[in-house]
Amino acid sequence: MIEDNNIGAARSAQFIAPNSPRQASLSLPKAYEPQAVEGKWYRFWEEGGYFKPQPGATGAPFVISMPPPNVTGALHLGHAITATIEDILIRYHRMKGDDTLWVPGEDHAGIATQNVVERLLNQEGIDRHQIGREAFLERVWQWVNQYKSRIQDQHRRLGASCDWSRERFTLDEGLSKAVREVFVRLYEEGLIYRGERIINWCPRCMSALSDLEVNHVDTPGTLTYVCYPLKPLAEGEPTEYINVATTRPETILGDTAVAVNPKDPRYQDMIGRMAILPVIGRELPIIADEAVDATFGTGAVKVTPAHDPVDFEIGLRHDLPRVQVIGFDAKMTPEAGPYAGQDRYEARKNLVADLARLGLILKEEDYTVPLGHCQRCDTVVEPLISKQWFVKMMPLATPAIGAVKYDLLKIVPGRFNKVYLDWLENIHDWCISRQLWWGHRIPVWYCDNCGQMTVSREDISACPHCDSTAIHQDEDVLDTWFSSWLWPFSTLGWPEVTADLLHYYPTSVMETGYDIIFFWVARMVMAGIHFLGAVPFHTIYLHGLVRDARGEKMSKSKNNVVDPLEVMDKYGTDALRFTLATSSTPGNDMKLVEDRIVGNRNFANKIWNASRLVLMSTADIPGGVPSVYQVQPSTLADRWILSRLARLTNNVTLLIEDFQLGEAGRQVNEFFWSAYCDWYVEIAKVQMQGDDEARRATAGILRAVLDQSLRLLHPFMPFVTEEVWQYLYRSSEPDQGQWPASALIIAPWPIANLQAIDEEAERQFSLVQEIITRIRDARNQVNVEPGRRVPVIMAAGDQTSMLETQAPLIEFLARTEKPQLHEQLAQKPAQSMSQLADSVEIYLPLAGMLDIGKELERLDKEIAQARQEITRLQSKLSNEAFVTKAKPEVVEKEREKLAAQEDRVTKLITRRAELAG
RNA sequence: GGGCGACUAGCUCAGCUGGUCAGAGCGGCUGCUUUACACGCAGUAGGUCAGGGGUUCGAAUCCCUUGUCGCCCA
Repeated sequence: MIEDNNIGAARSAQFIAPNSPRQASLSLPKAYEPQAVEGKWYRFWEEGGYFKPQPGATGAPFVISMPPPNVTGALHLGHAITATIEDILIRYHRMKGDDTLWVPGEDHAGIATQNVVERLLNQEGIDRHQIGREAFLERVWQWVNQYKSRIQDQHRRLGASCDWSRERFTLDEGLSKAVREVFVRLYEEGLIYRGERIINWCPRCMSALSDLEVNHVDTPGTLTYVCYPLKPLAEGEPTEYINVATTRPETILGDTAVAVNPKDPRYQDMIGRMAILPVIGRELPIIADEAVDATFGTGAVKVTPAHDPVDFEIGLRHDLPRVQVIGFDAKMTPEAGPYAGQDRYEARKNLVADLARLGLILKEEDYTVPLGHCQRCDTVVEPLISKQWFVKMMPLATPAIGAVKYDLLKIVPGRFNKVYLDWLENIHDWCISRQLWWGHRIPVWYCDNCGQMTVSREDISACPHCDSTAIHQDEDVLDTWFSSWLWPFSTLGWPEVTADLLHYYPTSVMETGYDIIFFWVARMVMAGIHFLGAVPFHTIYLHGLVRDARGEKMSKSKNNVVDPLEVMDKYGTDALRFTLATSSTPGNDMKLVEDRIVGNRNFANKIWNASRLVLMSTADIPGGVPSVYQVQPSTLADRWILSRLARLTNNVTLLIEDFQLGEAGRQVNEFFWSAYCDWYVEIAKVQMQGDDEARRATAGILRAVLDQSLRLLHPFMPFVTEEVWQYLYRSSEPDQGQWPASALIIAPWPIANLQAIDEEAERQFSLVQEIITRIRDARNQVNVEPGRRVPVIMAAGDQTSMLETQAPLIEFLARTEKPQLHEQLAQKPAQSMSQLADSVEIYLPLAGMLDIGKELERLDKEIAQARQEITRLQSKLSNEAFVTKAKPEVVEKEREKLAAQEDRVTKLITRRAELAG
């Protein structure tokens, strides 16, 4: 046994009801009560050290770094699905005996958090600049500490079995050190540079953003055609014009050229001439540049190098001046002349009006404009020239491309390969500086004396170039993603070479939503390869987004956010988890429908009650909980359930390994409810009426199958399964030393007993099921009172002796008298309801209850159906091509089906004739 | 403009490498205080798998195409 767990095992006593096990099992409440169960087990696991890597684990390391939630608020369903899927994988591997580690943590979320706290301050009437950087950061830390613990508690509610002793925060000392190390290294390698570029500027956040932090929204706008007069070639000539089209007329004020495509025949003779900027009067050269799309507007475009990324490039090529007319506050600068000080949109309106007055507006067209919005505050961003820090991405992207191309990294589902590769192959440099206070301060110092810049791992107090102490650190902080892209290794201690880093890197699976494949996943791959020389994980598993019942994305503004805590309060954590795990397939979005959660709450209750029955009905039987390898099946039902369980175990294991968690969960659900509860447990009631040996054998199988089902289900529904499992063992095995584990959470994952797969038993049992169902159907059709036992006569052919042994089941489950079984019936029972189960004829003599007309009608319908099926099979089998080309076993199967249907029709027709007299 | 996904019973969704695949849950209908469970039990009715074309002996499943909805990138 594992050391850590002995603590847990000892502690477990206090969580179990104080009554003796047998009494306890009898006094279990009728319905499962999640509230009474979840908290105690989470504490038990956590305090017992079960979430830490188990020192005795013999398997390979299995490691997940939890995507760190932002500390801006509460967890939502996206986090819930992340935690659920990861916890399923983690619990599965832990039970498998792997050296399992799940590292939790939170993200400082620079802009988002700063915004939230700023808003708080604003409510108090305070501007952050009033209180200063230091005091502001203190306020942020207060906020963060509060929300960090809230997020931790929410993850605990979800049952996340992560190792809290290894929890990290992106602004921790260690992670900050990693960030500095990375910054300095990339700088030294020439992969970080500072430069003036066009960047996306959010005038509300007052910060630069990366390309990814801008959401483009197609917005109805106007395409305005403006006439620019040309400077006359000679005095007194009539004024010529060149017409340009723009969606942003206010930037006209910053134009420094007009450009046309060099191949555009319309403008050949204008290239090289000068246009006059209306209102301002600036002279603009007419230049030729390949970047101009001749099909857009008039084919001639205004060039505003200070306010447009494409124009910026054109400006570089043609050495154009940059005139900034819109400021960082989105108001017009003094360069905007008469419009200085006006808001950008106000200036647009005024300028267009003025141009119209001058007769320089040619026309205005409706036009859809892709407008960039700040991801965090939704303000329309402004492309502006600014001096910022950038990471040169191409050298980092190339190996990350290779990792996927050469299968070092598998993405599930595979279609995201293309998304990942397309982005990396067209990557742009990454603007990493942010004009914020909350975040990792850029480790660069500028000397006011010699003007030199110093990039350093350690804080410096004097300029290393001139020894002056007149230095100041860069005011800005780094993009939050600049710390999260290091997450898989910074959380393990990097840049220190720690035992964890050596042992647990690379991690195993990166599980997250597909919406952050660029922001985070691709960047982590780049960082992992660059700084550690190895991909940070072998598999990327991407889940879909959780939407509301109408299929819309949940958002606070739409007021359609479902709070996972409320769902858990109402239905229990297991119900929510099972719903999230089984409602979709990898990579696809899911609509969260309440009915489905209800159904899974019911499933938890079903587990509870089935277990209650097993405990009650086997309470007086010793022998503990045998494994499926120890039990001896003595009846057909025994063989059948063990066979089904073996198949199930095999399937579920393969499906989880293949990340098909939803299908895995559905299969266990189906097995447990429809096979174990609906059939085996009911049959066990019959078997438990036998002698001691039969009782012991049945109790053993009831327990073994329950035990194994609980193990298979535990990753999905950890709470109810642990609760029930503990009761199961306590009530049947008082000596905990005999238990396979101190708790289900570390009980060994079942290995399918493939020897138990028994096709004959499955075939025979399904005939018994069919017979029982047919009898029940017949009873229903003629409205036999539910309690009344009916006589039943069967002609069962070669199944007769098999069915003799199963007669008690039929009696009990179909409420019949002792069935009379014959191989053949010379004389069919008169006045009886008849049914066919496969080839077995069933007769229920129900004199007086039978409506001959209705019965004939039913038979006719069945005959018609069977004949249709025969026709279909005959035509298939008479098809030469099918018989020769299809696999022999497929053909054989079809032949068997045909024979069975023919037999059926014969019997039905005979029966009809008898009945019609 | 480029790409991706979805379209299967009234609703929400499964259906992996083409041959019992036409399924589940909810809802509907009929009947149940069957000593675990009405958060339940038994039975039952619902679909030309968005439309069209193709490949194949055989397609919900592969290919092409059209439509509707949604998403991503530019």
